[in-house]
Amino acid sequence: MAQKRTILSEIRKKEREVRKNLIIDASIRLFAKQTFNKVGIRDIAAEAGLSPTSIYRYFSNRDDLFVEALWREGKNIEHEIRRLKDSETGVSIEQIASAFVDYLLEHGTFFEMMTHFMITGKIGEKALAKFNEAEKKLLDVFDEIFLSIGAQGDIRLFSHAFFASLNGILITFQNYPGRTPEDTRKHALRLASIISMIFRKGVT
Amino acid sequence: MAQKRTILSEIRKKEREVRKNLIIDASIRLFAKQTFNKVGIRDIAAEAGLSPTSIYRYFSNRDDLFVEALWREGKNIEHEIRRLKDSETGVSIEQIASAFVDYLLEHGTFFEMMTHFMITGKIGEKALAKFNEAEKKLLDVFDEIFLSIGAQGDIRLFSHAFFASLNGILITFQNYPGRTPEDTRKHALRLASIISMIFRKGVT
DNA sequence: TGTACATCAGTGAACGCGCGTTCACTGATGTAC
DNA sequence: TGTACATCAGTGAACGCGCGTTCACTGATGTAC
Repeated sequence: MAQKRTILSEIRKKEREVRKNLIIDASIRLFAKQTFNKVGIRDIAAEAGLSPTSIYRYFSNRDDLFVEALWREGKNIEHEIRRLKDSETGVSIEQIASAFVDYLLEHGTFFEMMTHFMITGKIGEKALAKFNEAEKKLLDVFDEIFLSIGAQGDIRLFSHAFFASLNGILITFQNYPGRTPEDTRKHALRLASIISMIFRKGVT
Repeated sequence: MAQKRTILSEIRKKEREVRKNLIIDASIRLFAKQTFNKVGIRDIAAEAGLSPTSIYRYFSNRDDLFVEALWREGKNIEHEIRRLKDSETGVSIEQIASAFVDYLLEHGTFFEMMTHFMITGKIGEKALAKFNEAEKKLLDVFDEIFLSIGAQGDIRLFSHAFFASLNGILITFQNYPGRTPEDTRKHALRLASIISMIFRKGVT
């Protein structure tokens, strides 16, 4: 009896998790289209095929949902960079930088949310911890790259600096006046490549 | 007659400009205390000793006021960096970077607004043009620094990269978990110094 | 010196609207005996 | 096989509140003649 009950509640829990993920999927789909502050509970509900009220069965409030979406995306980019790094030997710092910048350009709202939560600091303890875990893993990849090119000094600090620099490209030049998105992309990638070159020469 | 009228209307215009500036002063005073999205028209009006309605005699809307405040601050930092650069011969890239990062740390809301307008792109044509003028002047200072250390290559691109990197420090590490503001400041300045060093070595 | 008129800073009250969130309820499915 | 009860997803309607902005008005100061 107790056995059966456990299994059933297990299944329920999983179903619940699936539904929760569908909601996150829906919001991420919307984030790809609009700036995240414009995405409201009603929009997400419509996209997920639910009523706004139902959202609150799965998330205690709006920020909670946003943070979970952010976390999913953060994990995602970390995985992509890790996969790229491990895909072949001798992946260059330029390749990593380009892939990273490219991802952030493609997922503009993700970057926007990230900076929003980073700057306002409005993010729960638990969420922040998870998010930082992903960040650390990303920094680990950078560490490996710097090690492989024979960097001299505090490797982790180099990774911090490199990470910051790449993020900086986006905030600084994502909305440069009079540039088409294609121009912006080109410029961002050019800067990513230049920064990579400078770091490659500068850390040894 | 016509002469007198012109002079009087001149005076009126100037008085008006003064009052406008008092409102901007008031809002900047508030920005130093709270995140800019929390600063409402009513708050600014109270701080300036006016009724909310009066604000609309001087600014056509909220964004207009914010952009003017942003512009004033942007001009300010450019002036400070320029002054530092010209104060003595042989100012190092590290000194410039530290001063810049320090300013942004001290004026957190300014940086927040800057990133907000940069990322969302919600800024009028005219305001953007003015803002970019200040940015260009700042990049000019960076150009001079890179020239003075004998950089080889596209100097302007180095300045762009350097500017982006310094901005990146702020978004990335301004709200690192479990750090006191003093820790944050130290880390930001350390990264500014490391990035300066890397650029100094990397651009030649 | 007085009167009619223009200009403009300033204001209290109210509008309007978006939007996160809660209330009170329904209906389906499973459980106990 | 049937009945009473628990659990839980889902919902429409409404609340509440912040906040930018407008309306309709007052009062002071200057101008024309």
